[in-house]
Amino acid sequence: MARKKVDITYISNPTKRKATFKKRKNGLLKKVSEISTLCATEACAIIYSPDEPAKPEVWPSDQGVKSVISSFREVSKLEQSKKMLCQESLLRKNLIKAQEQLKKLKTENRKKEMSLLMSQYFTIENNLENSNTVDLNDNSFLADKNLEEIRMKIDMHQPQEVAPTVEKGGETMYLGDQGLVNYHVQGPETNGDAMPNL
Amino acid sequence: MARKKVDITYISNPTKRKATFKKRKNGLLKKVSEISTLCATEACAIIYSPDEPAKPEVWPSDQGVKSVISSFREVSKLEQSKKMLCQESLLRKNLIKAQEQLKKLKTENRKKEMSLLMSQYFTIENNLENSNTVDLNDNSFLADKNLEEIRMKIDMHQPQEVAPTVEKGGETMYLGDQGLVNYHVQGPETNGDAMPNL
DNA sequence: AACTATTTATAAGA
DNA sequence: TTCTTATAAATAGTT
Repeated sequence: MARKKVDITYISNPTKRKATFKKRKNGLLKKVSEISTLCATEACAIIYSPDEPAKPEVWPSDQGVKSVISSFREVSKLEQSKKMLCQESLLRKNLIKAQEQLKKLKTENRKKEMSLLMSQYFTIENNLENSNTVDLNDNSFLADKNLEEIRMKIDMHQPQEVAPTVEKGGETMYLGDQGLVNYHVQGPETNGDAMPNL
Repeated sequence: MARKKVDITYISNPTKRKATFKKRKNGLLKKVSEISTLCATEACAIIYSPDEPAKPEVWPSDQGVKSVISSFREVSKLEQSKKMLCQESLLRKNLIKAQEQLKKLKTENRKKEMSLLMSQYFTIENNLENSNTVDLNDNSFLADKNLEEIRMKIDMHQPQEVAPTVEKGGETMYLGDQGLVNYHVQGPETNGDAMPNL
């Protein structure tokens, strides 16, 4: 802009371009500084030197730039926070899903264990000495008949030596295909609550 | 810078300040535009109007500014990524901790159930009709004597109707204080593996 | 907002 | 390179 009017197009001559960059960069940063002082307004400039892509020239300072940037980010925060909310609720949903799935799996597993143990018990009690074939369905009536009796017995002489931390109280749960029985052991939600929050 | 040399200090007169801001802001953005074109360099400017704090003037555009900003952030990315790594590894540690804790709790619970069920079994088998007091330690020899027999029986006539998904195969585990027995049910790690990744 | 007297920025040359 | 300087551009005060 002196000696000759230049039109604003890319300077292909590298020497010229470099010189112009240096001069104009300084002028620009000076202008930013001036408007900031004169009008007490936040302003910043970032200029990448073509020769040093890793170190952009900035005004007023790295920290100042960051401050202005963070203010600028506030403006476009709406979209961001929307996206973040989406992500967060997605994570929350996944977490709840996982916890439910886990609870289900634990209940499932417990059912299997119960069924097997009960079938063992009835198998032993009825057939251990006599037979090699057992129809476990035939034992289901025994469950209904005997389990309340068992529960009362267990309540009376709590086996401290074997299961010292098992708590008193009845717990209703499914026992495989044998139907609903009253079973005396801590419920699945004890474990569920014990899972730590992540 | 015309008609009179001005010194660069805050313009207290609001009218004057506003006028100066407008003029210099336009000049500044033009300069940014020019250096970008002339030198093919990334540059941006952000200026907050004192009157409209919510809408900073920018060059080349909101999107362009964001692009330059993101490039700028690359430079100070080291600290950030360090921090993020710290957070991530912390989360990972917490997750592993939680999973271990959960596994422990499940094993613990299984032990309690086993103990109780086994004590029920022995209580019933030995004392149901005769006595109100039981010393369960007296039954421990029965466990060692009978459980292998029980396991074999169960293996022979797998109770499909009652526990259809229980898999074959022995699983060694502790059974309360009664010692090591071979118990036929799927192991705790089946549940552990089934827990979804969060 | 438009004008214009000046200052400032800077392109080309030394 | 940096310095110089002629000239373009920006802009302070005015209208």
